Amino acid sequence: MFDLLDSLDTQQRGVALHDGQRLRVLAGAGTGKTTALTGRAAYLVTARNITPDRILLLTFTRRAARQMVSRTETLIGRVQKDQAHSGARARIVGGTFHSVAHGALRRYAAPLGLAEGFGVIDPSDAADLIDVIRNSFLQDKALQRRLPRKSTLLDIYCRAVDTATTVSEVVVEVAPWATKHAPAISDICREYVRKKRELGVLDFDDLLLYWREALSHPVVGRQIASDYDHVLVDEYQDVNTLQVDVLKLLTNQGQCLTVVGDDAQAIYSFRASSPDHILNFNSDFPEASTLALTTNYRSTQPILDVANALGSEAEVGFSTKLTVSPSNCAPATKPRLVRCADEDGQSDSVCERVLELREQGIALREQAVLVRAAHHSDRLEIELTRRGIPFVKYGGLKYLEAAHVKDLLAAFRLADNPRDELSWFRIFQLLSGVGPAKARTAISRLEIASDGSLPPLEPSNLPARWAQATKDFGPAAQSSADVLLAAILPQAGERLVTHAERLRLAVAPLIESNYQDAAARLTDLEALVQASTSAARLSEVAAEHALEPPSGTSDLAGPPVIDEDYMVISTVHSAKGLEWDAVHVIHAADGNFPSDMALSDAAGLEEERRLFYVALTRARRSLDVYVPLRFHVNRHARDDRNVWAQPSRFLTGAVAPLVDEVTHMRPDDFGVAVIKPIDTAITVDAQLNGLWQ
DNA sequence: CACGCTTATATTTTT
DNA sequence: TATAAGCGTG
Repeated sequence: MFDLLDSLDTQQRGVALHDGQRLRVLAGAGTGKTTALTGRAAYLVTARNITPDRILLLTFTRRAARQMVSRTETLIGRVQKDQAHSGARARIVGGTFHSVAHGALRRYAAPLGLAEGFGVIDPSDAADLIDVIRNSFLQDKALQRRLPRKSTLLDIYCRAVDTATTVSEVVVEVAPWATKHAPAISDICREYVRKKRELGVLDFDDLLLYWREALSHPVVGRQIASDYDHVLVDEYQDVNTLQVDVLKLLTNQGQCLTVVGDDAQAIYSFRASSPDHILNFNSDFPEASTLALTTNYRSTQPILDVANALGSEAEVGFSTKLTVSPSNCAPATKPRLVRCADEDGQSDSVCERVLELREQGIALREQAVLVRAAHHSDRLEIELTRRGIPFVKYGGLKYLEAAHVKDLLAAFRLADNPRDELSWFRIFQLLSGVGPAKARTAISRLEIASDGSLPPLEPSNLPARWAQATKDFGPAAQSSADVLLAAILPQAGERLVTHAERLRLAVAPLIESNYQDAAARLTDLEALVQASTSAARLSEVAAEHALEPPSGTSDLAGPPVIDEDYMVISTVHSAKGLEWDAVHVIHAADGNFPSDMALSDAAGLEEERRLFYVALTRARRSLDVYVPLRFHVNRHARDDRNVWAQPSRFLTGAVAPLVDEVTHMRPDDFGVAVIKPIDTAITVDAQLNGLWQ
């Protein structure tokens, strides 16, 4: 007979059984945070008779959400099987803040004054929209040189919104060289917001802003919040003020709130997150209880020693030291600090070590290379490919990968919302002989921003404006435009999948004529049509897809087949919450890790430290930190310029006795190899740092 | 005006 | 590498 509580340790059981309205759990790395949280959810359902769908589980990534929901349901299933429980099983509601916000906004669109078919734009769409505005500004004033590029502009906008800071302040921080353009940038932001409203689309930030607004609504807010009795939040150290507001509103009628997190792993300040929210939980949620999880089940003692040593040098936080689980019987070897001559030496060294560990029985699947920035693994990837070591890479921003997917999704959005000018702009340019200029005139003739002489654009009056809008297109483009129009217009009584399929058929020929590798792309489109079987609207399919972050890419070694053994390369950010038997942290050199981008203030350095801590604590039994003594200045090195590297400032004297130092040198590297960096350099750096304000 | 070509240039982290 | 901007051709 399965006893849920028996599967938890004393501390975790305390979390599961806790009987107060507000609970904060401070859970160190590897202490079974997920176990405790899913244990609590399962306990609430099976012992307290809470209906599963009245429990809301909030996370920051889809992966975490899926994992939590499925683990909870497995637990519930095991308990209920023993209790001979019968009947249909309700589901736990779980998702990222953004996807749950999206769901709520769809459900309550009408009372919130949102168009039913509102679109959701992902950051690349948002950047495109900003680019349109940016271009119009470039025309207006010839003096606009060095206006930030679209992605920087979007960055500035998001930062201002997330931190509730004025644009001019953000510009000084993010793009100091463009300070003189701050007023223009403010105008661009204002125009961006106006444009989004006009087009009937929301960006990622809007989802949260609107959700908060919806929850503040005296009637609607109450109703949304009353859907849940318990709200459980994972990775609470990553919330920002906006998300705290949302949680307050979700639980201000007596609903229970449980948050779990570790201030030592707060690594998202660039998204306006702050560990202060978990540290000062009681000021947001008075009379909260606090429990701590301190037994680490993941790593061996020597690995925890290094992590603790790193933490003990932090200016703030890291209040709890991790203690190793007495049940951990993995062989405890010291982590290695591997000095390599340069980046290629580092790649060699990693490859050899990976294979060596595999010989010792640690499969590739159980090994990961962690990097501070996605491009840090570029050279390693080449070497892995050369040696035929398969891998997948997670993290790094790769949106453009699936242009064809975005094309069909644009058509999906238009079917629900013909005011979505951004989608028209995309779709029109697929037609032969239609570029930005013709697309723009066609859009202007659709009279989306109706001046009052025409009714607002909607599917019913689209055909009437079509011929006029597309009259500048060539004959071929005109006829494919007509095909598109027919596909976009809904047919009475038709199933959603049928409509999706009609759109796919209309878009497919355009994909074929616009991309070389059309065959592979076309199968992706079929998958999208399938995705619409379970949806309520096409714009919802598009939105869900936008919210699904681009996961891994593995183009170099070829896509690993299921069950095949492959290694993982991941950014530290994307690795959070994961663990491997063997972890390789590369580029542990000052400037790379910690990143020199983050060193302008003390808070930045502290966050880099936490990031390093996250990296180290992913390892179960083998940890290797690599320090190349030289690395290239330019990422896409045309030249061979490289600089001498200081080992990461986190590898201090306190760490040294806790690691085995290894020097990995090829014969021709001798001479440069054995120069051991001296501490004065660190002091000098610190002195100089005062200058970079 | 579209489109293909060349050149300069700037690169963290992600929902 | 990938983006932006500029140029020449059709």
